[in-house]
Amino acid sequence: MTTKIGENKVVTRFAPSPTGYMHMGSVRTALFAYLFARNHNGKFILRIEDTDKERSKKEFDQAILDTMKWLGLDYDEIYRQSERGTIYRKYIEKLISEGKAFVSKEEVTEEGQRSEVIRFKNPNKKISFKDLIKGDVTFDTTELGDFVIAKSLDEPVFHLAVVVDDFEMGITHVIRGEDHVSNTPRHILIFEALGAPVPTFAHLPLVLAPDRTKLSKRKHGEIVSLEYYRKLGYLSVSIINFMALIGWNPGNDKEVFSISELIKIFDLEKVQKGGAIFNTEKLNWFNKHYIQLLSQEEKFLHLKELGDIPFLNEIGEKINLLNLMTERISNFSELAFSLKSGEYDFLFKKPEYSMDLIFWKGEVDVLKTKERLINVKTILEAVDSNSFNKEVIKESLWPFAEKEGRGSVLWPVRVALSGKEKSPDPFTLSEILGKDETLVRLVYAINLLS
RNA sequence: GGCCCUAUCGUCUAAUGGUUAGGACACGGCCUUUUCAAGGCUGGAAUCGGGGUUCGACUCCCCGUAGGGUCACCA
Repeated sequence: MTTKIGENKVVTRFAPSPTGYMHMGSVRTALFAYLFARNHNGKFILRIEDTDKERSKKEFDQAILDTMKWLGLDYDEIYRQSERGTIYRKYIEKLISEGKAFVSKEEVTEEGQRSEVIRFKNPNKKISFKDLIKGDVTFDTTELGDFVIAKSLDEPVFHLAVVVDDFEMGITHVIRGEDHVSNTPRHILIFEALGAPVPTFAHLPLVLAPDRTKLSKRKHGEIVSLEYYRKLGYLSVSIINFMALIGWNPGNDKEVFSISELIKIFDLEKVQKGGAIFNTEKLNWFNKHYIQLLSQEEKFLHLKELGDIPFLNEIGEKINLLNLMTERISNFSELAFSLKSGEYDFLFKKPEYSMDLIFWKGEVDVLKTKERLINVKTILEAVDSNSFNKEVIKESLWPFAEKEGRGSVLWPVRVALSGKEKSPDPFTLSEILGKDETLVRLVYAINLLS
């Protein structure tokens, strides 16, 4: 499926409707349409389908734009169906004048229902198409009846607007969710009535919730929207990499991909036929991986974005704290949470702890422990403040720790510095705290034992 | 219910007639380690069922079964 010289340029589109925040399913659809277009050196169009005036909202329109930008899915053209009324009207009139559509008088049974709509004159035939993912699909369109294509000359319905736009915009490949397969015969009928070339279809398997049903806001809540993960401090690169692997694979064991690598190797033929569950565990793994690749400055920016973080200024001044703090997080909100719950308070202020914690494995020997801490203090005092880093600190403390028993020496030191049962190692802590503060905390612990 | 689609470890998936059915996430164990992690090694874990076709089926065909999608004057 490579683009040959002289072959028409590939044109794809992503066509969301601005009726809510962007859905993970839409993200995946957008990504695949984008990757396909870029892989073929083609054009990628963003088309906002806002013909439903009741449900379309400007804020969601903006949210779509923001999301596309955040994800890095750049488009070549953008259209809004609400601005294309005259175009649709032209085609509706054409269909009516050719007898392919007609104004239909309706019996009004519900509120808001029109007494007059425009229906497509269904030729009632079998429609077959070759779907790039599903293969050959055949439908009998008889059961569709003369379906509605517009509420009035100026109010086209989805089916008409989509087909007119795909035609006018020269879309060569319609890449969309599987929930649209059953709409496809309708669309093909309209393409034919218009005398327009029928594009190639590729219906993507659905992105499923853990209960194996289509992701839906009503049923599954906020976990369906990209916004949720973005606010949690996930990186766009993680989302892209993770979503690319839902329903698609490169055909080998490689799993970590940048977007430009994806563009190079993306192929619709490797798209899965069945739906796939959106599993956050793997997203966490990807995000952890990508966080490790960030510089401390970048990490700081991500943390800052979450807003209202304790000690943000202090962290900004001692940016090297970030590598330590991001060692085990899957997303930045986990770090924000740790910070808020005081897990890292000891880095910024004197720790408070009960004396019992300082004894190694129940080795409750006040005199011994005190003596060891005094020794440690003496050793550290001798270390030059200019080379007070963890390597040097470890080197100078190690012989004593070996002699006395590592745990017996290092555990009390670590507690004296952190006041915590769990924390980074004492060498790292000393370096971060600096020589002066390290000594102050050791003295505090020594006095506690007096 | 009609129509359409799908079916490999718990999850994402590889293997397009011949593999001890591979990888990743998650999980277990071991090692390392002053703690918690990380890291290294390692283990368990799958072809929905039944018929065919074939020397040989995860792979092709049929029938079941299960799951999903869709049946708007929403997109």
